[in-house]
Amino acid sequence: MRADARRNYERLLAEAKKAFDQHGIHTSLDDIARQAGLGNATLYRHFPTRESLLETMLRDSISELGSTARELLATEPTGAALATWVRAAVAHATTYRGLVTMLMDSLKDETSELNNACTSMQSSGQQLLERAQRAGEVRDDITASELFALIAAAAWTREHAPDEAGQVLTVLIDGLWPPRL
Amino acid sequence: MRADARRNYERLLAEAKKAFDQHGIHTSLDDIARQAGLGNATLYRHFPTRESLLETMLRDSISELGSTARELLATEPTGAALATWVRAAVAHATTYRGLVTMLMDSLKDETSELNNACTSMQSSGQQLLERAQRAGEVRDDITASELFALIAAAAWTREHAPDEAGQVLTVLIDGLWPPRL
DNA sequence: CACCGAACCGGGGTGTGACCCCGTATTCTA
DNA sequence: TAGAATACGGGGTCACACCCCGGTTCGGTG
Repeated sequence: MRADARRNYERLLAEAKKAFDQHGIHTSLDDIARQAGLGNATLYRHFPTRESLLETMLRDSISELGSTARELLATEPTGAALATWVRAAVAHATTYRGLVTMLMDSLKDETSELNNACTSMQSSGQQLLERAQRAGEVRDDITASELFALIAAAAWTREHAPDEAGQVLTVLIDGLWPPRL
Repeated sequence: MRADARRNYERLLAEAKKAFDQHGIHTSLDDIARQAGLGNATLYRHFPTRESLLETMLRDSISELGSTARELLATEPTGAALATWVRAAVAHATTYRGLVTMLMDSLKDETSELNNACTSMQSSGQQLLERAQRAGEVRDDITASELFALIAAAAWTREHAPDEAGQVLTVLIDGLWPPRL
């Protein structure tokens, strides 16, 4: 990669982060390029789609979520481990306004650059979920993809109803316990 | 209202319904007008915003949801009444793709034409919720607006992860029961 | 160190959608 | 049936996503 290309790439990522933080993931891409002092074509050359830009920005924290899952699996008791990881996952999915929706949609879209990010997140949780189910602490009629949907629902609530989101997450986690007869 | 105006108004509503059914609430407004054989200005004159168009289209079914709540309150046992109404509310909020999000956002936006629709939906559920809480069938650390957020979360899931939505709603409803010690 | 090809860049171009403006057409009333 | 009130149409602006291509910069080579 040529030195100028690398420099511009970094600048774009930095500006994109600012813009997404402030305006959510639907911010104008042309604006990001403008703020970086570059033409929009440069942005589109490095990141052909909005998804590919996001994928790059999220790659680190996604894999971190994977490591967290592995650590929790090794060190924490079953129930607490799952709950902790779910909260971390919700926090991750609310990194930028609008992100959850895009993540959820890319899960069904093989062609999306974010598809891998989603499936890897989903399988990170799977280990924790299955262990908790074997221990009888979590109802066993739940699959990994349903757990992911629950996390997404909580994240979406945090975006659109922040005041109610805490309680929603609580209800949702309590619902994970095996149902009473 | 002049006869031609009334006729066009009806046509617009009919086309809007088709378009929203097919493409969700973010369909092109100009297209709706075109399909109705009218200029876009006519549409904007009758419905200055997308929200006002939706408000008109939803008014009937919203008030129907209110009557349903009153009926259930009179005829059904506490727990079942709440559960039934929640399912009806979720169904209503998924009438068109994208609707839940707009409803949720208008709840915090006094100026939105949909604001009334939301608050009225919320208070329809409140009676049922409080009765179930008095009967000890539902945890009492839940407010009406939190119930509304739960319904919205379920509706959003139905839009973005239809396969998982059923189970998510189940988990969510089970979480409404008073938590175990 | 000057050259050259490959890699990279910028800004203007197209298409689409929201929303407005104003000259023209239609409807109601008397 | 005429004139006033009301309503209509379609072209115009603006903002954004995304593409295209002539020009520029880099960095390896003789």
